[in-house]
Amino acid sequence: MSYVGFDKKPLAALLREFELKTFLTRLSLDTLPVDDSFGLFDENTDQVQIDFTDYTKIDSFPQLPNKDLYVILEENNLYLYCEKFYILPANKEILKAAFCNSNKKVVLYDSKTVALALKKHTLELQNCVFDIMLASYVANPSGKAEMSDLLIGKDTSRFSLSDPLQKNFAILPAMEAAKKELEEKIKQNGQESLYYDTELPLALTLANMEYIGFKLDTKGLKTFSLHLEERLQERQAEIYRLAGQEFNINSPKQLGEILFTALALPSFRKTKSGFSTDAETLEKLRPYHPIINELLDYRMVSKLKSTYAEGLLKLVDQNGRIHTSFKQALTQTGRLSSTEPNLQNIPIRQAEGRELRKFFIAEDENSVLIDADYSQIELRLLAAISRDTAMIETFRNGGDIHRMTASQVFGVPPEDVTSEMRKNAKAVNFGIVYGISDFSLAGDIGVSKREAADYINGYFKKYPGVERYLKETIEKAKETGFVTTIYGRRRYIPELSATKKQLQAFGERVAMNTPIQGAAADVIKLAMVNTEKALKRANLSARLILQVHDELIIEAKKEDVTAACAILKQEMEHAVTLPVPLEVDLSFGDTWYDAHS
DNA sequence: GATCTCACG
DNA sequence: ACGTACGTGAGATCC
Repeated sequence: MSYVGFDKKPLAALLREFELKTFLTRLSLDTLPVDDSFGLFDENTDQVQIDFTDYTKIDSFPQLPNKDLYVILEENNLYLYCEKFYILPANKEILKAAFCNSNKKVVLYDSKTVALALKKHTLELQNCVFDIMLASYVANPSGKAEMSDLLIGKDTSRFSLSDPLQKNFAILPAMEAAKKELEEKIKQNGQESLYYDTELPLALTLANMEYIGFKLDTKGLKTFSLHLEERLQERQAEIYRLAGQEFNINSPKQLGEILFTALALPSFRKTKSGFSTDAETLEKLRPYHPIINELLDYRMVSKLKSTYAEGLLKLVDQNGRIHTSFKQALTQTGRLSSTEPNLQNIPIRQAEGRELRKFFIAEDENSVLIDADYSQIELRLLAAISRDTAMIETFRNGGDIHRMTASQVFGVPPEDVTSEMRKNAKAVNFGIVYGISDFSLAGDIGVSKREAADYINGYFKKYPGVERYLKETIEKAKETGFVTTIYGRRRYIPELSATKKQLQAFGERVAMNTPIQGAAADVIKLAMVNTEKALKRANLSARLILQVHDELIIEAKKEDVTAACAILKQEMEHAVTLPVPLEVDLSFGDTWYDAHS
């Protein structure tokens, strides 16, 4: 077993470097020279030079757990430890021997980053059997899971932690200890399947997705951006005219002054530092002044331009593709997060923003995008987890859940449900998933607290299993201090034992929401791993390129569309077996806009 | 760095 | 009486 520790940035630097350098290719791990000292490879002389000056203090490195291979990556060097220390320049052969040899299992901290770095040099991570970062996350998602944390509580007196190399060596035995501890914890928690069958393989799937990226129509997006700029200028001029002065529209402070002091519009809400000027507030002010329309439009266009048009264009690579970075050990619920760019919040709800999706395109004219999203996965999971018979029946019968809920709560036949009734029922369904309270529901659908409470009571009367489940979940969470999904994901909720009532209430909502949101995350993650496996086995060109919580996107050659669609739907709908069916809506097209139903 | 705003599921 | 819907990330402003 090998242990590999490193910091991300140095790794990136390392891998950039080694493409430019002359490599040490004649050495393989099996033929490394054995020596009593540290060797520094000199590419000019093609010799390993001995340098005793810096690291002689840790020459007799004491507590390495076994005599196997250790690898440390730092700055421009790859440090190998094989009974003795060697400091060698980065080298593809060495990396290959270290990471692509299935006989030599390695333990990593952040395997996705290693896999991605290797991919950039046409190598595939093949021998990772344990990822300490992911193990720590599965055991407890609230930890920051920094590699340096591994050193906490460890005897590091022999090392100078300000020295990157010594710090890395100090981390090796700490990794060994952490692995042992986490292995045990995962076993005790009943999280072995979640960890070994889902999270660990998912890291490699995510590395592939990040590596492939999503093709953008950069030319079209630039044109779009110019149009937005024109529109922004028009709105700005009109806003200045209506305000009677120029000011910074992007400053909530200045805007508040204009609206509520200069124009003396009524103010309904305040923030910590002044007037509230968010869209909800402005919406109420619409009847009072024509400037409001302009402001709302300005805000929307400004968002589209700076966050999306410009934000995305900054990040396209030479091939016109953007590569998001998925964070697999961040959220408290088990979801992924997506950054630089965030591809999980590309506009869709409003027509103007949705246009952006026309610039997310397939590789070429012989390719298409396939988009598949789960229909109501959270409510289906709620039905399954709570075992509520009425809700299970609704889903088994394939009905419209919001309509059925409205029908049952308001006591009318499904065909007599009005759009208002359905809307309110939908809000209640959301409320249940988020951790319901009459106050919040009242605010959301604009009824009195009492009426909201009536809706909730009606809901629980029709779905008594749900009420019982939510109650029991909170109770158990208060006893144990945590909640779990049916697949073993766990979240500790210290807020439940807080003295402040507000914090406690938050803890209760979290206790209600996390098993549902988390189970949905578990399901789609497993579906991703299985989909990738199935696509590979079928030898298709299709490849996963994006996940948006309940949605997966594949890019495929046109000739493979039918087969890829079938695999995607099959793997998503049957990733798990539940008392309710999981349904997936699937469509494809040349752009993300077209591929979304 | 905190705050506000707004994009998504 | 109190007063928050759950989970995220990014850009702009301002201290």
